[in-house]
Amino acid sequence: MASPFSTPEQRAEERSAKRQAVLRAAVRMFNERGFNATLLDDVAASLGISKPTIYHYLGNKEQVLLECVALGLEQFLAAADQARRMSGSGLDRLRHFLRAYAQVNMDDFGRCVIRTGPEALSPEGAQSLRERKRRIDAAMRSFIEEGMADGSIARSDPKILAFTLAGALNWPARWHVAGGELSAQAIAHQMVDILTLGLAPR
Amino acid sequence: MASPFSTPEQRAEERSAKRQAVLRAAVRMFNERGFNATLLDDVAASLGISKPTIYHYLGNKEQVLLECVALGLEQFLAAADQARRMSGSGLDRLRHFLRAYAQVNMDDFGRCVIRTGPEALSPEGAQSLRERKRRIDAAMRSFIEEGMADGSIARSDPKILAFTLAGALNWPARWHVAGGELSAQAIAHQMVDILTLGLAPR
DNA sequence: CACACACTATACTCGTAAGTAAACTATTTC
DNA sequence: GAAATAGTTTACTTACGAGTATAGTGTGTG
Repeated sequence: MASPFSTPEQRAEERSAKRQAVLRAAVRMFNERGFNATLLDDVAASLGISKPTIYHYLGNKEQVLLECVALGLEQFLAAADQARRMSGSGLDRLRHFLRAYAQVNMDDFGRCVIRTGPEALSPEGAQSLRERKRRIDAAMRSFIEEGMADGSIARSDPKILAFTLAGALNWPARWHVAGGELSAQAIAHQMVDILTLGLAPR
Repeated sequence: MASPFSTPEQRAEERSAKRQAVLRAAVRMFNERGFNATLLDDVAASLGISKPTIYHYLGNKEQVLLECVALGLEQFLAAADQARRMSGSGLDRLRHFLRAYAQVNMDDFGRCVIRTGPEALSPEGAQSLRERKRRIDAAMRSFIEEGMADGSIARSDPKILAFTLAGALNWPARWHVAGGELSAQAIAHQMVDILTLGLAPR
């Protein structure tokens, strides 16, 4: 039945798939070498195409990065939404969120969010990134404050607490390599246990 | 008594002071804008001198960075040595080390150590940096293992624990700005309390 | 069949920033 | 006071890599 002629839908899909492939290849290289050290020529070469083809799908190098970051941010926000819909104490929901947060940090696009500082971006890009990162931070803080209110979390400065937790869970974005001994899930669980239970023997 | 003619010692000292000043100015700019985005021309301008003067004191841009990193690394290693000489349980010594570690991360040179990834460096530079960072990680782990042995720290994977603690305390290198509301010391204390005591109300 | 349009490549432009050559000044040494 | 030395500048070279002009190829559309 398959005709050699493709329908408009098929063509649109194919185009989108190619675009995605460019982003995947780019984000891997950004994570490995850093944004500045990554040549769009190399990204193209890794896909067996040439640089102008990338420009056919994306406006410029910064936009490539911005799209990657956007995909990662979506995952973080999805994690927050999911935790928000959970039942349980503030601490329960926080723990759930933290585990998901940690795992996103070990995904190609998620880690790109953490590794992308404002230095690499234009002022406008940096601005929009900062705003969207704030939303994630705000979500984290809302779980913390909820837990302090319902008594499941000890009172302390919520801002410092949020930075401490985020910092610990962001770090795998810098050292974790896919296919290591431990799965991302296992690492996430252990880290969250350490953070919520402390170091004292129990 | 002061003669307008300087002794060889004075001149050597002056030269060293100028070198230091270059490193200070450079590290500040590296931390603010990132290594790649920092122009040696701008570093020079911030000191009221010109780029070739920097080259008179330092070999090239990478060496400027490497010297800054070396100064930061010394501080981390000094923190480890000091904690090693302390008495008390493994947990006591770990807490002491963590507080010092956190504070170094809010110092100009210390934060440069954390912010400098291998991407920015030549293969040789990256190699030597990795090795020296390992020594700090090893020190952290030795305190952890000591604490697990003497029963002051709950048993878990020391590697994951070390990464979790380091990650949390490294994070201020990315967000802390000198002269904020809280002092570096206050932040360090609060973070270490959170990490060692956990989130449960007490 | 002709024309438009999507996609891709080759071969270029051009700005930028690291690093250098050459010269100039002041100070110390013989 | 001549010669060496340290410190500094202005003005240059050069490499690299982002982005583009142009053209070619194939696939649907009047």
